Amino acid sequence: MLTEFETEVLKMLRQIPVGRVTTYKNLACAVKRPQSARAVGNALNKNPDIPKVPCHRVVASDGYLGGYACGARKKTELLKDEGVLVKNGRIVDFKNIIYNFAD
DNA sequence: CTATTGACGACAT
DNA sequence: CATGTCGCCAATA
Repeated sequence: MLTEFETEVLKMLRQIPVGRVTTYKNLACAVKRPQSARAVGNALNKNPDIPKVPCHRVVASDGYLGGYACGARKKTELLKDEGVLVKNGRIVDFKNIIYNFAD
């Protein structure tokens, strides 16, 4: 059973368009918890994963991949498959493909 | 209730 | 740009 916080996070996560990524901080902001970037990451870790929620579209605020339950390498592949290029563990043109819920 | 942990972030050096 | 420290939040032991 998921907590409200997790549910909220996952819900927002589903809004991210293909070919775009968001950050833990940004996502935290989206759930009205600007300081809980860490907690957000924790939530994604427990998340049902795959078909339900594209948790691989969430990266660190620096444009780096951050982590992934199935392995950072897998995350890179998934992103690449959606058109998001990654170079040395870092998102290419990060600022250009980052998705802000505030928009 | 307290302590520990973790897919983080900001800042200082 | 690289490394180290501190702060933050939610879940779990």
